[in-house]
Amino acid sequence: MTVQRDQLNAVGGNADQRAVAGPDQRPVPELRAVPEATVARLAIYLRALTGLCEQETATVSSEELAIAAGVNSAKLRKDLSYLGSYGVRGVGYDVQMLTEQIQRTLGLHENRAVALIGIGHLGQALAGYAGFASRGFRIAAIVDADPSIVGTRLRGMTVQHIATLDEVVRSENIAIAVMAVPATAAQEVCDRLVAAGVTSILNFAPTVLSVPPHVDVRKVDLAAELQILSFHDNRKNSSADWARDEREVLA
Amino acid sequence: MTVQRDQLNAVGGNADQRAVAGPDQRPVPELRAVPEATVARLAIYLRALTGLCEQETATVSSEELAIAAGVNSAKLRKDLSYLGSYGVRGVGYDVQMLTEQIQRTLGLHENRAVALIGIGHLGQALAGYAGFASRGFRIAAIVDADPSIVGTRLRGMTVQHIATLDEVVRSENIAIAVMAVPATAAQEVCDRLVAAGVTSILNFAPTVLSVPPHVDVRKVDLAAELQILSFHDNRKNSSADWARDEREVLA
DNA sequence: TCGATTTTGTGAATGCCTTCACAAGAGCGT
DNA sequence: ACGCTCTTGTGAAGGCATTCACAAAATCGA
Repeated sequence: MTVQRDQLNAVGGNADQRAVAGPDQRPVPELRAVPEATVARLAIYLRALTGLCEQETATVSSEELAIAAGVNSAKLRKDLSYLGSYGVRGVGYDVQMLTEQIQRTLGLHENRAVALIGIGHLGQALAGYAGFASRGFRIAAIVDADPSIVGTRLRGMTVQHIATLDEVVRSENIAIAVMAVPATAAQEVCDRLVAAGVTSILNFAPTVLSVPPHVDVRKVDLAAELQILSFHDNRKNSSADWARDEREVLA
Repeated sequence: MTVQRDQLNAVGGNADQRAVAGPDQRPVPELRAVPEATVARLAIYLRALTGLCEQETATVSSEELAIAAGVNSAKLRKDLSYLGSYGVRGVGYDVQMLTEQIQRTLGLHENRAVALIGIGHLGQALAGYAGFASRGFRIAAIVDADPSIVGTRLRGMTVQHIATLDEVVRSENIAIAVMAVPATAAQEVCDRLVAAGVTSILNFAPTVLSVPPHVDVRKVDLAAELQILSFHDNRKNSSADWARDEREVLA
């Protein structure tokens, strides 16, 4: 009954496995304990790189790529330095090579199979989202609990019943699941997923999920996003009001 | 042509407006420069509180609420301390009062009108998402650029053409927009929104948006979320492989 | 009234992330 | 070969966030 990790601070133990020349000779140690904040940005860099790749740019400087990704160039360089030295001083980064390196780091070398659980409005929209396929993910199973939906076809796939989850997960070798189910059903569905062997969950239900420590959960809370925007908007307006009040008082 | 803010680090000037008894007597200074990380969690606490409210709990301790929200109790107490002292030592927090206080801080005292731009699969799903209404937001306008969709009705609202954006935004007093448009159209739509007076944008298109400094952008990148999960999953498996290799070498 | 118990609010310590600033490296023209 | 220019990679510094740990407050029972 462990609690959902706050932000995937993961990075298991503080094992400090650097590229020191230890007693054995690893082929490619390749990861210098990439920080969580960096991982989140690698995905953005990858998006920017594919954009550059399409317009056939061979190399890109940290400054250019940083602008395309909307970050500071120093930050970008430090981020990339965690993957190793893939840039050339005075020239920049090779777009092709950097793309592949990031993909390898993110574990996208092979197309990853994901399961989509819950075919309400949101689930249907996610099933049709082209961005998943184009960025390394294949929806390998669509699952729901409603008997009137199970068996129907959606995007060329047959909707499976959640009771068959174990079988589906194992046969398609699925490690990642996307949950778009009602909040009331979320924990139960989550438990089933974990029992079936899923180790990573993207949760759209507005609930905190309890999972064992080896399972990662990321949540997308749409209303929370709006509330955060609302806070800033409110602050902007209060300041404006203050300024107006000041003027009126002074007048 | 300024660049999208990285994470809404906002908090405008470092004006340091504490509750010191200055020359004038503000009615309720009430905000001690709430940190960004705290704002993001306030939304979660609010969700947990409404859950408690429904089961008619009058007061709640930081420990209980922390568990319900999936965070550390010390963190929760520090977060709440930014709003002022709304707890009672030895007792806990009054659920009703705390709920109202957080809502006020987030600017949810009045129902906020939002515009939804783009009625593809995702846009339609968002239009039907009950979570918006139940958590302080009213979809006051639905907008698209496709003439064959404009004029049709969706969820009791008529889809407006994007050319009428200015009028719609002004008449409904909209400050927040949700963009669910194709990446190729995102920057143009964004510019129109800003021109119409929108100051906060929730962007579902996988693009970096350029906005003037007074506009806040938050993005939801679904594929990026999966890629982050993929990274951790990949790391888990590599470690497992390492362990296996170790055993084989030792055998 | 007083001590025992509970729980908040918060200084202080720690750790993570970002930013700065620059030495070291790579190409290029002469 | 050499100096000039460009750009990376990274120590060091600074800032922000989390966690710790405890004094201060509040209630309760005797």
